[in-house]
Amino acid sequence: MLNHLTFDCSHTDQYSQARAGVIHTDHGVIETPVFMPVGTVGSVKAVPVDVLKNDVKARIILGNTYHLFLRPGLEVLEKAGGLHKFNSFDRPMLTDSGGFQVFSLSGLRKMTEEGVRFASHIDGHRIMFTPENVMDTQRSIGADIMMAFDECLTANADYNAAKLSMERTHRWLDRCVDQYKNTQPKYGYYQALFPIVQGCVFKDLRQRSAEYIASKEMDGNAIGGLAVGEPAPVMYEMIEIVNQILPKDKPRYLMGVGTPVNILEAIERGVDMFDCVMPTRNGRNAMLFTKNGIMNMLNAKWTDCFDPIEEEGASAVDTLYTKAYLHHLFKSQEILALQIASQHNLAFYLWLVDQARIHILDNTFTQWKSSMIGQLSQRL
RNA sequence: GUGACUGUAGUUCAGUUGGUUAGAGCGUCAGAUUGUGGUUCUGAAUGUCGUGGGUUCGAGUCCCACCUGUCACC
Repeated sequence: MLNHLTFDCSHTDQYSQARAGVIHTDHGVIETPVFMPVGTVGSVKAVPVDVLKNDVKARIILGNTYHLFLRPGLEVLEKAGGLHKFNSFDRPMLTDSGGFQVFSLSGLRKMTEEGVRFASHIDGHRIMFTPENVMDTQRSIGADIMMAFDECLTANADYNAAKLSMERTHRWLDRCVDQYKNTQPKYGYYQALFPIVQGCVFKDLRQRSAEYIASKEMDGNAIGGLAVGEPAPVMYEMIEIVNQILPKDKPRYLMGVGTPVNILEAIERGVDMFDCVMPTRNGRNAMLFTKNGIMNMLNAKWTDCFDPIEEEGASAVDTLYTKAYLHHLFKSQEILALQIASQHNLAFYLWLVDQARIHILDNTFTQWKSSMIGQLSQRL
């Protein structure tokens, strides 16, 4: 068992802040930059674990504390021996703390200094989340990387609200760290804790938050509260400000981002880890990401296009099926459509970050990135 | 053959005592989606109101004929 999660930043790009590295966990290594598929309730929607490992080549996936706490619940997860045993994904796993649900389920919760009281979105029963019990819950789920319990605001919050919220996130972080240090891993492998930078779109708040988060000297650091409505250039600016402060020798995780272009821009600014529902959720809504641009498989123009989904794509489904067939499956609302689209999109995202890694190691990242960005946003 | 009922968007149907530019759901065609509900949201296109006459300032609506479909009865 490791006594720390470690990060070897093996190479930094000559012309930008982009880095290629390796994160070591007790469930294996994670080469970075990395994209982490989101598996909220312990399942990456519509993608079986063997496909996730062998075709998508997922190196680490996410689970969600709030959702897993409600279902199946901690008793089942502990009896199973943790989420890895429960869902048979034996590679590293990260859990989001439920902080984002404070934001996304804003109609169903009430916040106090103590924590957040939720009404379960399943049956309405009341549950209290505190920094302390969120740490305990993530221990029980068995995450290799646990996230601090934070508060995420929308981009249109005013300065004062953002400041108060950030300060509360910092106080909650202190409580998270205390609880973390006073508890032990549940299943015989090391569990890291990543704190989260907040501060909305205000430079000085972002700086203060990054300094505070860095001072906790945890194994890795996260940037939260972005891609919540602000323009992309503002997000990039916040990333630059924060990454000047967050330590270079630890992984940096940009939470909830994003589009393929967002990810390349953030890699260039020194981010190592990403997660986003976009490849899976938009995939289920017929949107496919490819290296040549975006496709809406519901568009009538695919009706009789018998070309492969993507020439030289990253997934086996890309040449196994045609665009016309996938279009038909979406029109017919067949479950297979969701599986194919999710598998394709995730394989593409993992291919993209892998290419980024290769080009960083080659010192050709910046030129490769600018040529990719032109293609990625095209609409096919 | 006789009688009753019926006919409005691709479809299922609203449409007030006759009153501005005939509407809705679904479907179709597009767009959005960033620490996940297969959700949700936004926009657009589409009508010989079965056909032809009549009454009226004005008809999807009232009257007549014909056509169509369904049902019932000889």
